[in-house]
Amino acid sequence: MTPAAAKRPRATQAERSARSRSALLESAARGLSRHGYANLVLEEVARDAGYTRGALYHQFKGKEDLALAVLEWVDETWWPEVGGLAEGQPNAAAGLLALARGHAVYCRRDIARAMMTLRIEFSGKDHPVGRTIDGMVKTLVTYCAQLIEAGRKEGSIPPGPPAKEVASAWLGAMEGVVIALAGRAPHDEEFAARAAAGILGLEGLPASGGRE
Amino acid sequence: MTPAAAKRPRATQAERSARSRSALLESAARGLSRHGYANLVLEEVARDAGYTRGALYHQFKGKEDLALAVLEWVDETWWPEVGGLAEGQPNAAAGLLALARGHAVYCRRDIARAMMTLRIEFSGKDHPVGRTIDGMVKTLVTYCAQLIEAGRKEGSIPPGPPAKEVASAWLGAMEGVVIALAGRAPHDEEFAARAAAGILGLEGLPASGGRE
DNA sequence: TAGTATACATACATGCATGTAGGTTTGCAA
DNA sequence: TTGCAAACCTACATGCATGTATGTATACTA
Repeated sequence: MTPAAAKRPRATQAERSARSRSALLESAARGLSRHGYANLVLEEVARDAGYTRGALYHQFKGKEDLALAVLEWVDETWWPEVGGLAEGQPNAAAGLLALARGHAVYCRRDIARAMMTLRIEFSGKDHPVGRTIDGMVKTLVTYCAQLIEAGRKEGSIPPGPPAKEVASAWLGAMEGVVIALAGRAPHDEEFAARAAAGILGLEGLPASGGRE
Repeated sequence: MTPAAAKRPRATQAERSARSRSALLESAARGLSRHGYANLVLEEVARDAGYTRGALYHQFKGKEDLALAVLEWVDETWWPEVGGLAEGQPNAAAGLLALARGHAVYCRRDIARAMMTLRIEFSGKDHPVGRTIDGMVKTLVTYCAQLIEAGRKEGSIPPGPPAKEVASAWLGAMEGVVIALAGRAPHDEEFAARAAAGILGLEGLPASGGRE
C-alpha cells in the first residue's frame, strides 16, 4: 500500500508538521525549565523554535495543552531510557541506585527542571497539569516503593519507614540533587547515587569510583 | 527618654503597623510556597492577612519588594534557628547532619517551598530577587563547604569531589527531601539526615532512631 | 493546472494583575 | 478640640499575555 511512500524522498507534509511540533516541544521544555509555566511566554517559545505563535496554536490547543504534551513526551522517553535500568540489576538496591544514576544522566538535558518546576507550580492543585504531574509522580513512587519492599524482603535494603515514604524521599532527593548540580557531569550521577543510598539506608557506597 | 513608652499599654501606632507588616509577610510566604512568584496575586495575599491591597502597597513598594522582604525574613530567622546548630557538635560531619535535621524542622512551616520556588523561578536570572537568592545560596554553600573541608581534615568526612560541589549537592538534596515530604514529621527529619549522610559519603548512619 | 487542505503568519479582542492616585478612618500631640 | 500624620481602602489606568479570527503560502490531489 501507499506506493508513494516508498517512492517519495520524504513525506514532506507530515514530516514538516512533525518537525515543527517537536521543535516547539523542545523549545517549550527548555522554556519550562528556565521560566516555569506562569512565566513561560508563548511568543518566546515559538520564536526560539523558529516560528510564531500562529504555528504553536496550530499544533497545540493552547498553553495548557503544550505543557501536557511536554509531560507526555517526558513520560514516554523516561521509562524506556531510565525506568528499565532497574531490571538488569542483581538486586533491588542496585536497581534503585542504577535508577538514580540514570535519572541524573537523563536530566542533563534540562528536562529535570521542567518536571520539578511544573511539580512545584501545580502539585496538589486542581488543574489538568497538576493532576497529570501527580499521576506521574504517584506511578513512579509506587514503582520505587515496590522495589524497596522487594529489596527489604531479599535483604538488600534494611528495614525502616514505610516504603512509600522512602520512595517519596528518594525521588525528592534525586530531583533536588539533579537540579542543584544542573547537569554538571560527572558529579551529578555520583551524588544522585549517594543520596539514593543514604535515603535507602545502604551502608557501603557501591561503585562510587568507577569500578563495580 | 520616651517616658510615654513606659506608661502606655502599647505603642499602638508602631505596633499596629508592625503587626500588619508581619501578617502580610506571613501570608506572602505562604502564598509564595503554594503559588510561586508569578502566580502570586497580591489581592489574595492581602485578603488572607485580613487587609486589602492598599495596606500591602502602604507597607511594601510592590510585589518585588514584598518577595525580597520575605527572603530577608527567612535569612534572618534561618541562621539563629538552624545555622547555629552545627556549632555545638563534636565534629563537622555531625554538624552537617544536625544542620540537615534542623533545616527539615525549620521547613515544617511551609517556608522551604517558598525558597525553592523562588530559587527555581529566579536563580541565575538578572533580577533583584534572583540575585538575592543566589547570594543566600552562595553564602550557605560556602559555609557548608568550609564545614566539609574541616571535616575532611579532621577525618570525620571522607575525601571526594570538590567541597563546593558536595555542598551544592547537599543543599539540593536537603531541599528536595524536605519538599517531597512536605513537613510530614518525623520522617522529614530522618530522611534529611540520611540524604545528607549519603551525599557526604558517611558510612554508618548515626542516631537514626536507635532501635529501628 | 486548477482546486483544496494543511502549515504558518498577522491582526484584533479580551482578561487579569499590577501599580498609582485620591479618599476615609484612626491614632497622637498641641 | 483641633490638626496632622499615620494606616488603610476604593477606583482608575496601564501593560502584557493569552486566545481567536482572518489572511497568505506551501504542499498534496485530481
